[in-house]
Amino acid sequence: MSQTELVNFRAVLKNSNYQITKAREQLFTALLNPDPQTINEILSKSAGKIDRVSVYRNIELFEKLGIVHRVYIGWKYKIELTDRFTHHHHHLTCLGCGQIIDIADEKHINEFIDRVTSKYGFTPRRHQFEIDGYCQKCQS
Amino acid sequence: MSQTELVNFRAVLKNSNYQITKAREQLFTALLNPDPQTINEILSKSAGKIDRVSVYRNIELFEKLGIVHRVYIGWKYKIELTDRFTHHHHHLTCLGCGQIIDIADEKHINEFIDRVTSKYGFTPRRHQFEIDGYCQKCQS
DNA sequence: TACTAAATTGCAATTAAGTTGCAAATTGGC
DNA sequence: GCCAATTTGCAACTTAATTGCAATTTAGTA
Repeated sequence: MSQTELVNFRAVLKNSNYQITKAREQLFTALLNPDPQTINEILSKSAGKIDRVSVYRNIELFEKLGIVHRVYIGWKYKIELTDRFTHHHHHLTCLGCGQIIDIADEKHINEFIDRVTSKYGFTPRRHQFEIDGYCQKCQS
Repeated sequence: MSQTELVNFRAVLKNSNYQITKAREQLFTALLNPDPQTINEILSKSAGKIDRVSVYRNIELFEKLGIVHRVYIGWKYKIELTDRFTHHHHHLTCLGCGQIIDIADEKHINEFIDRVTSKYGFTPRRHQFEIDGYCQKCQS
């Protein structure tokens, strides 16, 4: 991985007066690749390295600092880095084989968001768009 | 409430050879109004009427039969009746006051879904679109 | 580099959420 | 109303998440 994200990550902690610790860097590294992960995936990935409790506590902190957010992909909660660290995708999830396809169509999504939020004087921060159904192979 | 939904509900059970029971009708009634609910909301609503275990078991059954589905509104899991019984909405959730605004813009959403799914030969079954941010009152 | 206060971690214990097995009760066809 | 099959609710259990607190780590200062 490029070190850029880690440097950026340290800066975010520092700017908000939080310490740069082994546990936090470990967790951030686990989140960096490859895809959004469930808490359990993160826990087993960091087994023996960070305590379960620190994982929970730091995910909460990272959320507060805008480093990660919770998303709902493949009809499960997952933790994903925010746009600052990764590119935010939308997904097609196959109900047959579980395959998750990333879709990128920001232009239309952004138009949509602008239209509905301005109607209500709402300032958007985050969004997510998920579709599920059956992929080409799993037609049923 | 109109009795139509309840009649419809009974038909779905019957058609799939499941029994029409007090617990199931109770649960369905709890789900009918007014909005999607978390499992906990459902449990406290039906306290003393249906056992926790039956709630879990029947929600699973209802999902299988296409009576309800899980949605992710206000950044929590909730149980919602499917379009057959209610109108499926999309939401703006305010990070300040927690207010949830329903948005209806199916035309554009459906165009979007058609475009991205046909590109991948995907047959859509369900979708959900959530935006959060700050409402007019909670600008920050 | 060593020292110190404050922040953070990890352990143990606890609470909350969800699941399983099984006997008792309910349902629906006759 | 009777009976087989389904469903319910209790108790026990497993898994997920949270809390309190002593021990450790961090970061600033000398």
